[in-house]
Amino acid sequence: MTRQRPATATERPTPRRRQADRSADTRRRLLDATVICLARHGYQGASLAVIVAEAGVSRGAQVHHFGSRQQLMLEAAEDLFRQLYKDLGRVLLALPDPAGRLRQTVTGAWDQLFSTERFLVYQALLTASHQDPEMAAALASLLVRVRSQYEPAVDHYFESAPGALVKPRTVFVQMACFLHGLAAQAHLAPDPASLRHQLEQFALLIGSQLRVRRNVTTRPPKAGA
Amino acid sequence: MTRQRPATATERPTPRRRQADRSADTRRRLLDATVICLARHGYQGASLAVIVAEAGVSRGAQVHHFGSRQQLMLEAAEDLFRQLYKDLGRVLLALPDPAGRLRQTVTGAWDQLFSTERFLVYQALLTASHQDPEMAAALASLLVRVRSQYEPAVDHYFESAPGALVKPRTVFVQMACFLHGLAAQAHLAPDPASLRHQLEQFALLIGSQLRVRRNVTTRPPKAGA
DNA sequence: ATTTACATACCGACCGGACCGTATGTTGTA
DNA sequence: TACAACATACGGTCCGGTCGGTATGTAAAT
Repeated sequence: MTRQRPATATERPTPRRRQADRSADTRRRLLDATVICLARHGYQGASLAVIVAEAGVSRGAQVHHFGSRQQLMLEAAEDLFRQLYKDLGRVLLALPDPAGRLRQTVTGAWDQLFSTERFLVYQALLTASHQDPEMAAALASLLVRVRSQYEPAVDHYFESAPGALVKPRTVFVQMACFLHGLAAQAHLAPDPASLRHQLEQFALLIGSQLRVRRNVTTRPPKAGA
Repeated sequence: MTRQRPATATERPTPRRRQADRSADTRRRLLDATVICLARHGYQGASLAVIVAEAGVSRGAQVHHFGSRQQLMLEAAEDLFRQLYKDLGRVLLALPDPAGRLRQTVTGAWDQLFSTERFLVYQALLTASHQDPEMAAALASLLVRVRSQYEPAVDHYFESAPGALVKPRTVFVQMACFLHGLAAQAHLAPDPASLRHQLEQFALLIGSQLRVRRNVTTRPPKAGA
């Protein structure tokens, strides 16, 4: 439909970018900057002024692409979860050796997800959602999508231990809650080593309820996005 | 406005009660209002204007007693934990029948602590502490005091199950993290029944690691305040 | 291929409001 | 009177939304 416009160096010192490219680039800058500023300054601290400064664009660009601050935040949340899908997929697809798979799943989830900057952002949005029903609804729907992604993988990799009282899926929900609680207060603990210890102890705890499926070396089924 | 003061018959030669009472009352109103507003509007939303309105006092009273907003928040945090001591004590001293003691400890901690308004306040202060080192230090020191209160009670009531891999104290830290994580996202879950289910499942999970001490009917040792 | 008309992308100044801290005035207690 | 407790007014700052204006890209008409 739209014809390519190759510009020679003599004709165009700066190759003319198509509008769609400019637009996408600016949107990306703003979304990335928003996530960065949320992690750095929290929800209220991430004012439009500091966001556009971080993004290197003007206020006008922001209002053009996102209208209101809330809109920007909502789309940043969506973008955050999009990145989170990828990280979560990495953890689930890591496929470590069956012996320490459980322990490595716990520590992997911690290292790749809960100890990251992204969790700080999620936490900031989560607390903001207490005063913002729209944000709450957005996060809730994003959460169920995440859940539907990792639950098949859980069934794929793990099964109940003999005599177990809790189903693997439930155990993983408990793990998520545990990691969340741990991460939420991690910055208050002066001792990073005790965190590691807690992780390993928790792996032992849930190890009583589930075990790694023996002969699974294939990747888990991919949930539709 | 409702300030009736029946003069006691014992009028001391140093009856400076009146003045001190007024002062203490105003302080209390402000601290209570601060906690209420933190729960209702979050950290940023709890502006001095709405706090003094809730307390029914003037801006001047606030500045007289607490000076800055940060000071008020710090003292409110301390006051919050003082109330939390009492609630925590109630949970620990509930002394339910040994059969379901574990389950009731979990659900009790949820009902009395993590599902309450007070947890919301704690969460608000916790996120604020990311941008406020002074608040972080205050919360950290308050947390170790809480920890030192409940840990003796844990040793008093519970012991390791045979073949357990995780110590009771560690299990309780894990429980706190789990409950924290559960509470943090509770407002996004549309289903309150599944929360109850999660609690009971978690009680089963940690039940594999610890058991109730048989013949304990005395109260736990009281940690020094 | 120009020209023309329109749409998109972007800019920055301005405004009303909210906020906190301070400074000053007033009331009640000792 | 002297001082603590409390009330009110002011000032400077920051924030988010609005808005007029400009530049650039795109597509239709000529």
